[in-house]
Amino acid sequence: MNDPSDRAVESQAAHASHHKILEVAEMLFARRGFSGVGVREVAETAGLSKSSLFHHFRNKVELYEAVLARVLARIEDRLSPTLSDDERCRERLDRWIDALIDALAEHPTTARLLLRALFEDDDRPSEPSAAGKDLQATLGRIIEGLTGILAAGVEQGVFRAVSSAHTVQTVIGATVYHFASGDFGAELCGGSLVARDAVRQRKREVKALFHHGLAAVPAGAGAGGAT
Amino acid sequence: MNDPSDRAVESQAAHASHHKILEVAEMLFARRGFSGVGVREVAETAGLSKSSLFHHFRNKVELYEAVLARVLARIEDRLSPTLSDDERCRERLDRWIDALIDALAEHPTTARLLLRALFEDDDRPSEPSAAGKDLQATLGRIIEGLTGILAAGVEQGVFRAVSSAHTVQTVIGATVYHFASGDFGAELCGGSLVARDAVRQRKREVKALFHHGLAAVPAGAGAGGAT
DNA sequence: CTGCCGTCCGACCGATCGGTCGAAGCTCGA
DNA sequence: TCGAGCTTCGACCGATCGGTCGGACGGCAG
Repeated sequence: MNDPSDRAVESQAAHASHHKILEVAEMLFARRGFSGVGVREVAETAGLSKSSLFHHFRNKVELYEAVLARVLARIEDRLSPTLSDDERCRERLDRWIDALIDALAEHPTTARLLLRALFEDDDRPSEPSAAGKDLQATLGRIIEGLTGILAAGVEQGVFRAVSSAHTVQTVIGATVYHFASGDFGAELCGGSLVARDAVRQRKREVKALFHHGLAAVPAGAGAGGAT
Repeated sequence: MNDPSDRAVESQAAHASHHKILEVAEMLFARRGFSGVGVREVAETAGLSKSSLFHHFRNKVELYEAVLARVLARIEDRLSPTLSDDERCRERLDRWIDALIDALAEHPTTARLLLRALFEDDDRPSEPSAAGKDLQATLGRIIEGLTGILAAGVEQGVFRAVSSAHTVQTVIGATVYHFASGDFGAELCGGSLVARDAVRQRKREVKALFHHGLAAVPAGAGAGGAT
C-alpha cells in the first residue's frame, strides 16, 4: 500500500467528489465537532447536494470515520519512521515529538480534529463498527510508539522514573492541545511563512520542555517535588 | 450538598431545580458537547420537562454559559490563592499546577467541559453576549495567572527562556487533557479512594515534569534541541 | 376565600436533522 | 444506437431540534 502508482489510481478512481467531501468534512468537523455539523452543510460546501453525498458515504458516521481514518493515517505515516532507528531514547523522543508536531502543523485542522476524537469517542459507546475498531487500533499503535520510547528511557535510566502510560497522555495532550489552541490555528489558516517560523519555534520549545522534563535529573539539582 | 454557609443561602434561594439542572447539564455537556445534547435530555434527566427548564434558563446557550461560568468560577477559586504569596516562581508554579489539578479532579466532568470550552468557543464566532464576555474574562484571568508566573520565572532566570504565552498553552493543555482523557475520567467516575491516590500520583508526575522541564538547565547537560 | 405569583407541564410551532427513493443526466463499451 | 452503470439531484420521510404559549397546580398575603 505504498507504491505511488497503486494509491494514485485508487484515490483517483474514486472520483474527485469523494476527496473534496473528505477535505470539507475534515475542516467542518474540526471546527464544530460531529454533532455540530450537518451533512447538508458538508455536502453543499463541497459543491454537491446532500443526496449525492450519501451516494459516496452510507451515513454520517461512516463519513466521520473516513475523515478520522485519513487524519490518523497521515499522523501514523509521519510517526512510524521514528520508531525503529537507533536506541538512544532521548533522540527518539525528540524525533517522535518532532514528527507529531509536523503532522499537526501540516493541516491546521488536524490538531482540533484529533483532540476531539481523542476524548469524544466515549460519546458513542456503542459503535463496534469495523471502521471504528480500525481507528482505535491505529490510535493504539500511535500511542504505543510513544509509550515504548518512554518505557525504554525509564528502564535505561535516561528518563526519570515516571509512569510512561500517564506521561504519554501528558505529552500528547500538551502537543495536540497546543496546536489546537485558537490563535495558533488562526495563524496557520492565515499566514504561511510566518507560520512556518512559528512552528519551528514551538517545536523547539515543546521538544526542549519534555527533553528536560523527562531527563533523569543529573543530581545536584535539589528540586524535590515534595509539597 | 456541602457547605451550610452564606453562599448556600444564595444557591438555595434559586430553588433546587436550578441547581439540579446545572449539575445534569454539566455532566451531559462534558460528555457530548454543546451540540450533542438536547435541552429535552437535560430537562428530563434533571427530573422536569423541557418547558420548565426554559423557565429557569432563557435558552440553550444561556444554560451552557451558566454551566461554564460555574466551572470556571470553581477553578478560579482554587487558583487565585496561588497568585499572591511568595516570590519564588518554582514554588508558585508548583502550587498553581497543584491547584489546577485539584480543580480538575474535583469533578470528573470539569476537565472535559473545560477542554471543550477552551477550543470550542471559536465555534460560535458571533456571541458577544454579556455572559460570554464574562466567561472570556474569567478565562483570561486564569491564564494570565500562569503567564505571570512563567514570565517572572524566565525574567529571574529561574526558568529557561521560553515563550511564556506558548508554554501556558502547553501546561494547560497537558494538564487538562490529561484529566479529560478517557480511562482516567472513567476511573474518577467510578472509584473514590483509588482515584484519590491516582490523583496524587499524577499530580506529582505532572508537577515534576514541568518543574524539571522549565527549570533553567544547570549547565553541563548538553541537550541541544537542534535538528 | 380570593387573588397573586412562581413553578410546572402538555401541546404546539417552524426549522432542521439524518436518511431514502426514483428519476433524470452522464459516459462509455458493445 | 442502445442500454449499463455511475453520479447527481429534488422531493419527501419521520424524528428531533430549540423555543413559545396558555393553562393547571400550589403556597401565601390580603
